[in-house]
Amino acid sequence: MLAETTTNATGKKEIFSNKEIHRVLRNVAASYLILNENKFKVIAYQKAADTVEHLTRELHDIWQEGSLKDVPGIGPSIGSHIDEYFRTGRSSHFEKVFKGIPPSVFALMKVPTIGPKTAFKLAQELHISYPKKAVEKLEEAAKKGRIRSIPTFGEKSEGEIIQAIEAYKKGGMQMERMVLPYAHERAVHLMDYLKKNPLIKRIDALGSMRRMVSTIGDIDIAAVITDETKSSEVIHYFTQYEGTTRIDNAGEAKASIIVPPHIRVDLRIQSESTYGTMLQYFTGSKAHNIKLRDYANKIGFSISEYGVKPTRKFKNSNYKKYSFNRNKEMFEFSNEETLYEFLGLPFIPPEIREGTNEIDLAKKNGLPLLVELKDIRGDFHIHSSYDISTSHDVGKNTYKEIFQNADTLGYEYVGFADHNPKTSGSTSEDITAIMKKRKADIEKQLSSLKQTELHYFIGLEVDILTSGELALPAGALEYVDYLIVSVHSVFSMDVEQMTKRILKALSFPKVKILGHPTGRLLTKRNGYKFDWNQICKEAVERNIGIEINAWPERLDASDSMVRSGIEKGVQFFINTDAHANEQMGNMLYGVEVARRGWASKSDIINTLSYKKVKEWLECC
DNA sequence: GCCGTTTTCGGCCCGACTGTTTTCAGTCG
Repeated sequence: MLAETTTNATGKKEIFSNKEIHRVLRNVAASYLILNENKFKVIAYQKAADTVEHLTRELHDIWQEGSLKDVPGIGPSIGSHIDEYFRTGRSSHFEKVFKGIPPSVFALMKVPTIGPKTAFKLAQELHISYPKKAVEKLEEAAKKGRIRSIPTFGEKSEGEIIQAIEAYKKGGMQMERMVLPYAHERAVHLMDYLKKNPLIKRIDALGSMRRMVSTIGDIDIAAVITDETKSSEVIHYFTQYEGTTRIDNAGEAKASIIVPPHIRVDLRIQSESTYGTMLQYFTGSKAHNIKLRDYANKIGFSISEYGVKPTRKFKNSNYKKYSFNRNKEMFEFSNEETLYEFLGLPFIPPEIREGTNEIDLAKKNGLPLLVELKDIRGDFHIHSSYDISTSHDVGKNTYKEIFQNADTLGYEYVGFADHNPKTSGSTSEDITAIMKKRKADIEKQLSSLKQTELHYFIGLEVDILTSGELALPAGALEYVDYLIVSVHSVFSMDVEQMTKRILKALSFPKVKILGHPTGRLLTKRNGYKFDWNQICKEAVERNIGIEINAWPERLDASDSMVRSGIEKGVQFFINTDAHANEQMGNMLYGVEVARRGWASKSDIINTLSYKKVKEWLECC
C-alpha cells in the first residue's frame, strides 16, 4: 500500500498526494462494502474520497495547518486515520481493513462493470490474489468458460466481462480525454444526426461539456421528444448512429453507445414539462447533484430528474406559483432557473457546479458574478507573421490584418506578442536593432489605417532561460510596452529549481504577464512542476498578471489554479496565443476557464478600458 | 462514519439498466 516515493508539484511525497489519499479512501469504502459493513459507513468513506479527489489544495498542507476537521466529510474517525498516515506513512486501521481483501480486488475493480462485490467474488472463486496480473488472469478464466459456473454469473455476464476487459485494455492505452472543442465538434455531429429524427423536438449537450470542463471524458445528450410513447423508437435510432462500435445499454428512457475512438455517448429522453430537472440532473456534476439533493432533503424536498417531491407537509401558499403534478405528487419544472428559485437559490452557473462550496454560498447569495466573453476588451498575446528571426513558430497574419480582425471582434486594444528573436548567432546590438526596426514597422503599417477606436500595444513573448534570465537584451526593452515571459524549454527541472527560474524571470523590468504558466499540453504533456503559491505571491507583489492561455490544448492557468490565485489576490489575463486570425476566436475557451475558476470581471485585467489598462501596464 | 434550515440523534441523492433471478443486487451516472 505504500506508493513510490517520488515528489509531486508541491514537493510533497507522492504517498501523501491527494491522488493517493483518494485511492486509499476509495479502497477502504470498497472493502467495507465487501465486508457488509454498515452501508452509511461505506458512503462516509466514499464521500471523504470524493472530497479529497476534488480538493483544490493538498490535503497534506491542510493537515499541517491543523485544519483537517474543516474538510467536509472528514470527521474525527477518518481524520485520525489520515493523521496517523501523514505522521507515519501508514495507517494501522486501514491496513486492518485491507487484511481480509485480496489486493487483486482493487485491480479488478478498474475494469468497467466490475464493482467491489463482483471483484471480490471473482478473486475468491478463481483464486486470483495478486494485483499485477489479475485482469489478465480474469480474462483467461473468462475465455476458458470458467466464470459461467460461478453462482449468480452466467454465459451472458461471462461475455460481458470479456468485452469489458477489452474496453479496459483499449481505454488503458489511451486514457486521454478529449479537448473541449474536439468533443464539442463530435457532439454537434451527433446532435445533427439526432435532429434528423422527426420525433425529436429539442436537444442539448450537457454534462461536463455544458460545464465547459477543459477536457471531456464522455458526451452527454438530453432530448425532448414530441410523442412520449415512442421513446424506444428514438433510442433505437440513436443506437444506429454511424460508426457505433458498441451499444452499452439501451432502455426506454436512456441509452449509451460507444463511438470511435472509444467515446461514450449517453442519451436521456424526457418530456418537455419536466425538462428543467433533467437539465439540472444531467449537467451535474455528480458532486453538485448530491449536495443539491442533500440540501433539498433538509428543507423537505426530494429532487430527481423528473421533479421535486415534498417529503413532509409544506405550506401550499409558499409554492402556489409552481406547477404541481397531482398524479405524481411532485412539482415539475420545465426550466432550471425556476427549479433553483424554488429551492430558494439563485441560478448557479453550470461552470461552477462542481460540489465545492457553491451551494453554501448560493444560500447566502454570495456567488460571484462571473466574467463573460463580452467583458473582454482586448487580447495581449498574438503572434504575427513579421520576421524577427525567432526560433519559434511565427504567425500567419500581418500586424495590419491582426489589427483589423481585432477591430471586427469589437476590441478596444490589441497586443502584438511575437516570440523574441533568437539569441544564438546574434549580438545584443543586432537584437536591439531588430526590435527597433520592428517597432518602426508596426507604427508604419498601422498609421495608414483609418481612424478607429482600437489601440495597440507592442509586446513580446520572451523565453525564460534555464537560469531565469530572459532571452532579450536590456537595450531592446525600449521598443516594447510589455513583456510576456514563458518557459518553452527544459521542462524537467525539479520544483525548487523551476520555481527559482520563474521567480527570477518575473524580476525584470516590463515583465507584465507570466505566459501559459504550466507549459502543459492537454492530453499530450503534463506541465512542469513549480511552487504555485510562491509564484502567486511574487506576481501580486510585482503587479504581474498571470495568463489564462485560451489555446484549447493549453488552457493554463487551470480552473483550480485560477480559483486559488484569486484567493491570493492574483490578477489574470485571458489571452489567445493566436498564431492566425481565426484563432483569436478561441478567447471563449479562456473565459470559460476563468469562469470555472470563479473569476469575475475585476479579476481579469483585459476587461479594463484602454485608459485603465494602459495605466496598469505603465504602473510600477 | 458524518453531520446539523428539524436534529447532538437519526437520518444519509436518486433512478435506470442488466443479469440472474422469481424479487433483487450490483453497477453506473
